[in-house]
Amino acid sequence: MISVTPFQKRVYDATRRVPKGMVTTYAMIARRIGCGSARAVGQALRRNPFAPEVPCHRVIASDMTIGGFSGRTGGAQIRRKLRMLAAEGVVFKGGKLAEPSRLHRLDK
DNA sequence: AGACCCGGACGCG
DNA sequence: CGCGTCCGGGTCT
Repeated sequence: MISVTPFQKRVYDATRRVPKGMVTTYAMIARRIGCGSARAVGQALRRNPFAPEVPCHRVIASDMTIGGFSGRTGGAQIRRKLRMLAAEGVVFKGGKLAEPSRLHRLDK
């Protein structure tokens, strides 16, 4: 089994830069690392060998939706994700981010 | 080589 | 505004 790939390393690095109380989108990370596919990012986050080190729960969809978590697009996992974000001050409303200002721009 | 993935954009209804 | 479809990049089997 292969360990962390260079691509994932970039994803984790970008994700780790997201400060508490803020969130990022897959597309943003993808763009930051020079990737045209947010899916690859989500996939990398899904594996996430660095659980507490890489806050994958701080990564949401570009539509400001909660996105997915642990390989699911809905369920208890998502609820947990929302709760973690809420604990950091990030609130979701109507299944979407209440305040877009919480978006952290890794890109430039 | 083929299938699978936590998305994104586009087009249509 | 909501749903359906295709695309793209990467990893895993």
